Amino acid sequence: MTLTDLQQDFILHFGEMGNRWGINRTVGQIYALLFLSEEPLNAEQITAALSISRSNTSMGLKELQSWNLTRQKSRPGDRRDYFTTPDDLWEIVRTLVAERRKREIDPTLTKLRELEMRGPGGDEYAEARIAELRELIEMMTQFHDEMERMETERLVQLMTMGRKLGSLLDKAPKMKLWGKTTT
Amino acid sequence: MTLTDLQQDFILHFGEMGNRWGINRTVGQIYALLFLSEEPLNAEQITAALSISRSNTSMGLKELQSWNLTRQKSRPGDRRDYFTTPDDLWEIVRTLVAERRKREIDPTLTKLRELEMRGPGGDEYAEARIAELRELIEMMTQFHDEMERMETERLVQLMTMGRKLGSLLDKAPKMKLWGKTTT
DNA sequence: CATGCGTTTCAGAAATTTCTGAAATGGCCG
DNA sequence: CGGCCATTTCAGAAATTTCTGAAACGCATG
Repeated sequence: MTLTDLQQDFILHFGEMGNRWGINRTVGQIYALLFLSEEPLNAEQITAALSISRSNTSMGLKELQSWNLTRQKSRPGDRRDYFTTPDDLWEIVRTLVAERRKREIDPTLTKLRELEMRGPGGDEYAEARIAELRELIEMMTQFHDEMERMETERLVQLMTMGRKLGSLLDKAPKMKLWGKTTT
Repeated sequence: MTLTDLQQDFILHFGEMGNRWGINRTVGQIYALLFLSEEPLNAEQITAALSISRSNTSMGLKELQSWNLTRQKSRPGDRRDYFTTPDDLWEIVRTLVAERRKREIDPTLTKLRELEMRGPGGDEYAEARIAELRELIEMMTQFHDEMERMETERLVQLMTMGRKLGSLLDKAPKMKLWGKTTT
């Protein structure tokens, strides 16, 4: 398994960025490798390509799977597992956003609700601030739920609309788009 | 400086979440403390409230400032600095998103462009994949630019619209909202 | 039910990040 | 200038995360 310069650079970059993205270097590299590879790869190939230990590959793949970022294929007459990333980049983005939400937002939302359940305890400012934060997060997660339901094509539309968004909102009320939203 | 139970819990939670958010525990705690505090606090108060070292506080505050997440006030006749978080939660969200983009997305976009500049090198699949990824990221950052330009009120509108988003897009074309977007 | 092949687990080593105390810095005031 | 107060810097200590090699596991096959 030899990598082209292009692959090398891309993979190293993703390794470094891994840190900032809350995954570790190896996981980032494995992902990058799979992303650029037309053919699915097995663990041995990944190990060789990245010069890491076999066990590290195993852990990395496990991590990626827990993020739902890889697909697993098996080949007839070969009992090794082969891994790829989804072809549709939007699917990847959706997965990423969903997982980050699950890890970074949802636990906080739960915690905030829990804190609110305790009822008034004298610290009115803090209590108000917490309630406000909880409401904001709820609003955003609801929005996210909606976005998640949209298909790729729709999302691209929305994105492409770009600077028309503002004026769109102007017209929205006239179009009777304002339904009640559960809060 | 004594913390209520509520504050304690909230602060500890943010400390733990800090990891997942790419900031360290202390920074998360400092932020949480400031967030819940009606009055601005100085470094000494933070140090005491969180039982950490003075220098750790200093580093944490510096980090928060590099994220644009705190405001600094000075008091007449007192040369210590006092810190708060913005009142407007949307401002906080905007800052957070903008900073994360700066740290997590922009460097990758630059790298991808750089890789593309090298021109064809034989690995067509990888090159296509990279181009595709670059386009996707560009589209998303452009969308983000638009969102960033919107005021709080508009954003809340957009969010609140929730499940009407899909049908909104149905009508959009009829409204001649489709301008050219540079790609 | 033993063998072979591939994967996972796990304890400790290595690397990295975070935190601290001590010293350095900066600037205001008498 | 020299003392004072507040903050920052920084080298090393402490804590945490990541990585490895060895052993354990799982399972299809002869």
